[in-house]
Amino acid sequence: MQSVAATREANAGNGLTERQGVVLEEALRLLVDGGEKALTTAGVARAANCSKESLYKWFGDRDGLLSAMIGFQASKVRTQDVAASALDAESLSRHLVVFAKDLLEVLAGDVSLALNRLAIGQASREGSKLGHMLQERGRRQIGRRAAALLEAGRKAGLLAFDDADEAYGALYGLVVSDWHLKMLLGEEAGEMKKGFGRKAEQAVSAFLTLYGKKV
Amino acid sequence: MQSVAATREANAGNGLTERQGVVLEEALRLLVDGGEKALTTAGVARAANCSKESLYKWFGDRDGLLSAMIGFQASKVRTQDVAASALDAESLSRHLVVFAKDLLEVLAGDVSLALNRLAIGQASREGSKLGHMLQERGRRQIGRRAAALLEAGRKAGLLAFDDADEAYGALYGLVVSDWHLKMLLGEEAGEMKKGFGRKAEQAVSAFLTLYGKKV
DNA sequence: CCAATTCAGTACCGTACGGTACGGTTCGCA
DNA sequence: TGCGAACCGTACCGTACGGTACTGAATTGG
Repeated sequence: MQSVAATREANAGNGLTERQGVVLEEALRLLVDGGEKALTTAGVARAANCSKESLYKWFGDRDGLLSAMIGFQASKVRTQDVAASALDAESLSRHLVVFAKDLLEVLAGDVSLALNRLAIGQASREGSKLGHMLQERGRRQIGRRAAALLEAGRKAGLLAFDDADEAYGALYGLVVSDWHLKMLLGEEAGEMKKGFGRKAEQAVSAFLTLYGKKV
Repeated sequence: MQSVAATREANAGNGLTERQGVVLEEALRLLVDGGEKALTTAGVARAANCSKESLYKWFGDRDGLLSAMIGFQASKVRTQDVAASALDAESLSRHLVVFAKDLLEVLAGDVSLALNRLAIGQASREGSKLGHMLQERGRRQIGRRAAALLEAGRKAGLLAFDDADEAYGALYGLVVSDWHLKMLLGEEAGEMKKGFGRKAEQAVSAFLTLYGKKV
């Protein structure tokens, strides 16, 4: 559940009125609850108490609505950069664990899963526009946060790697493994979530074994 | 492209006639080419030169057809267990690299991507039956192959791990990272494939750093 | 107080799909 | 040769969806 403030914030950069934001919120709820099949124009109009005509005026067509939903949701996720000050081995590890847990929880989120399912389902036909959008506006954000963290670790002499992308890929893989796919395929996420903490710590420990500078 | 022999083999364990196998083959081709939207009963019937009535008689309904497609494809993938004889550090590493490359190539395969997209798209509604099926009949297979390899490595004193699942998870994550998701989202797989070899070697090297027994 | 705009609600249209029914044909078998 | 099963091709039905058009109410600006 997002706050009203977050919603209002999200509208700012997108040229969306508050009303349109509410409509997108409702559309996301429909998508989360019932999948792409449940996301019909009539359904959105009914759920949001607006007319289909308004939907088409605002978003053009159904694809425009989907794009707007992705952009809307992405604009709500703000990744705060941690200050790179005073990094020692202990705090780096802690930051990495926090990042790993955040990553797992984001990927396991209702809306994230629903949007990824939507984009994947759409990927086969026509350029996979939604896929690129999700990649660019969703993953890029969290990737930047990780890159900053890794770079800070290297600057502080705590990490050793040549290729930051390679190191990030290893971290991502160790943290996520095949959990994301399993959740996308419908595995109940409820029981998984409690293992996130342990999983994050194990992954970070392994990552530091690989890329931590030997003292 | 599968051989006719492989197709005939696949029918054996599933109670499928050869004709039905051909139909499923054609259905898979439609799915690969055009995504779920292109997989209509009329389309399958036309492509396979059979009647819709026969489709419903053989597979019950559309979901039955989807299930049959997954089962059919899964039954075509045979994972040969490598003999665990004469494992040394060199051959273990080589086997792991081969496994990693195979894994990447399977995941990047047309049919695999299409079926995963199909199951993911279906996952939101109704128990995610297809997702479980894909998980059970597809991933379980390759997981067993990996487990056998890892166990052999441990028996030979070359690997050290307590939890085999954890070790496999690390290997999988290091090998696949987020490539699978990127491909599912529609990233062009063509340019990626040439990097599989290097990627596999890097991942195995990292894995051995984590779980290889120190001599 | 009046015109202009916006929008909800609904009715409507064309299309496409899932599923069923039926006529005609082939093939195996007695 | 006659019979029945399987099956192809097609026509058909009900439904649901994307998209459009219209109407009446609310709001806004002068």
